[in-house]
Amino acid sequence: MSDRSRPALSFLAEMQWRGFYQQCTDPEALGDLLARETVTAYTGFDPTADSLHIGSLLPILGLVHLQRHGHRPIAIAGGATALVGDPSGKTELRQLLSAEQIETNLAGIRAQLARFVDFGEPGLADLDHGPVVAAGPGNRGILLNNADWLRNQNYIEFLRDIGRHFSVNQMLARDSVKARLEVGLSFIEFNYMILQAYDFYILNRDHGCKLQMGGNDQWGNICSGVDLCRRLNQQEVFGLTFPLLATAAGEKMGKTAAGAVWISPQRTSPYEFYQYWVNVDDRDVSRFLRLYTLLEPAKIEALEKLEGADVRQAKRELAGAVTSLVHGPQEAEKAAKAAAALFTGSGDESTVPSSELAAARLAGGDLLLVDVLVEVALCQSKGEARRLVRQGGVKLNGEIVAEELRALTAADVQAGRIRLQLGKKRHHHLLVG
RNA sequence: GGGGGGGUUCCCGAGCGGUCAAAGGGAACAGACUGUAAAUCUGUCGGCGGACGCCUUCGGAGGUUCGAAUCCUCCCCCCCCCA
Repeated sequence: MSDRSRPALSFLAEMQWRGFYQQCTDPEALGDLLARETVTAYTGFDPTADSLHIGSLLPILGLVHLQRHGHRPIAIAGGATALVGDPSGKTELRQLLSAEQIETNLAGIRAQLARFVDFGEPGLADLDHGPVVAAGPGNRGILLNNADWLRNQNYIEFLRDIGRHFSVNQMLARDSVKARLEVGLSFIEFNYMILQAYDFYILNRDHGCKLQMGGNDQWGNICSGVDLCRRLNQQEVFGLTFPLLATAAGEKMGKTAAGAVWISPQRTSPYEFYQYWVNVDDRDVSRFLRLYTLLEPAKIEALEKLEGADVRQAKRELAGAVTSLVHGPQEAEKAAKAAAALFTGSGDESTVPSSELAAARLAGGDLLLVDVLVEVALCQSKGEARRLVRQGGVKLNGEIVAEELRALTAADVQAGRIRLQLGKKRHHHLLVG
C-alpha cells in the first residue's frame, strides 16, 4: 500500500491538504526553495521512552512526506537534549532520565524511525517490512544523535560562542517558557531552547539543513534555531510546525484505558493498535485519514463522503492503513481478520489475542474466572473482575456470566479454547493445552 | 537568608481530631440505547473476603491521643513576596 511514486502536489501543498501545516517562518521563500532544490530538513525526537507512541507519528510522517517528495530528511535522536528535558508543553519539571536509560531508549527509537524513513542502512533494524518510502541516492535520510556534538561542549566556550546570541528577554517571552513561569522552571530546562537551536546550527553548517519541522509547541525552539543560523552561518533557514492534535473529544491523542498507544508491538499489540483506530470518533476520521495514512487524496476524499453507519468503512480503511504503516501489511491483515471475527461474527478467530492455559488447571473445578481475568491482565484486581461480573460485563463463550465466583471447568472448553469477553470490546481467548 | 502559602486517592479539588476509603468535578470502566461512533441515562470507580468485616492510603519519619488526612516535632519538595 505504500505510495512510492512521486506525488502530484508540491510538498507544502500536500502538507497543507493533509493538515500538517500549522505555521511556517516564511512559506513563500520556503516554497521557492523546495521547488528549486533538494532540501534537507530535520525533526528531533526525544528518547524519553524505549518506543515512540502515536503522538510521534505526525512528525515521523512529516519526514516521510518530505522524503516522498524527493527531499532529504534528517532525524535527530536527542541523546543529549533528553538529558536536559524540554519544558515545551510540559506543565511541570520533567523527571530527569539517566544516561543509561536514554541509551536504551535511543536504540529502540532509531530502529523504529528506520521503519518509516529510508536511511539507507539496511542493518539498522530487523524490519519485517522496509521503510515506507524508498529513497534515491540524493535523498537518503540521515539519522543522528545530538550527543555527538553536544556532550563534550565546554561550558565557558559554549556560553561565549553561542550563549551570547540569546537574549534572555526574548527567551522569557517564548510561550514554552512563559507558560512555566507560574509553576516554575528550572535553569536546566530553560537551556533546552539553546541546545535545540544549536542543533539546527550544526546541521545547517555540516549538512546543509535548511528546514526544521516539529510540533507547534516547538515553535519557539525552532525560531531560536532559525535566528542562530542566520547570525552564525548567515543562512536563511526555515521552520515549519504541525498542529498539536487533540481528538474531537478534546483528549490528547493516543490515550486509552490501557495507557498510551505505542508503536512498539511489545507495548501495544497490533490488534490493540488497530482497535484504537477503528474506535476513533466519527468526527476525527477525515482528519486522521489525511494525517496518518499515505492514502491518495482521491481515495481519502471518497471515504470522507461516507455517512452514518458507513463511516465504519472509513474507520476500517484508516485502521488498516495506519496499522500497515506501523506494523506491516501482514499484521494489519491479521488484526482486521480478528476484528471481523469478533465484531461481525465472520472469519478467522485464530488471531484474537490469547494466552495459554494448562488443561490440568481446569480439572479441580476450583479455578475461578475472576482469578484468570486478573492473570491474563484483563483486569487489574479481583475486585474489578468481580465488579464487572456483577454488572453483567463479562461473557464466557458468549454467555453472560451470572455467578460472581464462577469456576472454569473442562466443560467450558470449546474447540480447544475458552472465549472471554469484557464489555463490548475486549476479547481474549484461553488456549487450553 | 527573611516572610507567607502549599504538598490529599489516575487528574483537579474539598476535608482540618471521631460519623473519612475520604465531598464535588473530570477521566475511566460496566449496563441501556447504538454503528466496535457521538450524545444521553443508570451503575461502578484502593485491596482482600459472600457479608454488617479486615487491611493499606492523605509528601517522609517520629510523637500526642482511646482515636489523626486533620494537633506537635524534625526532614524533603513546590509556589509567592522581600533580600
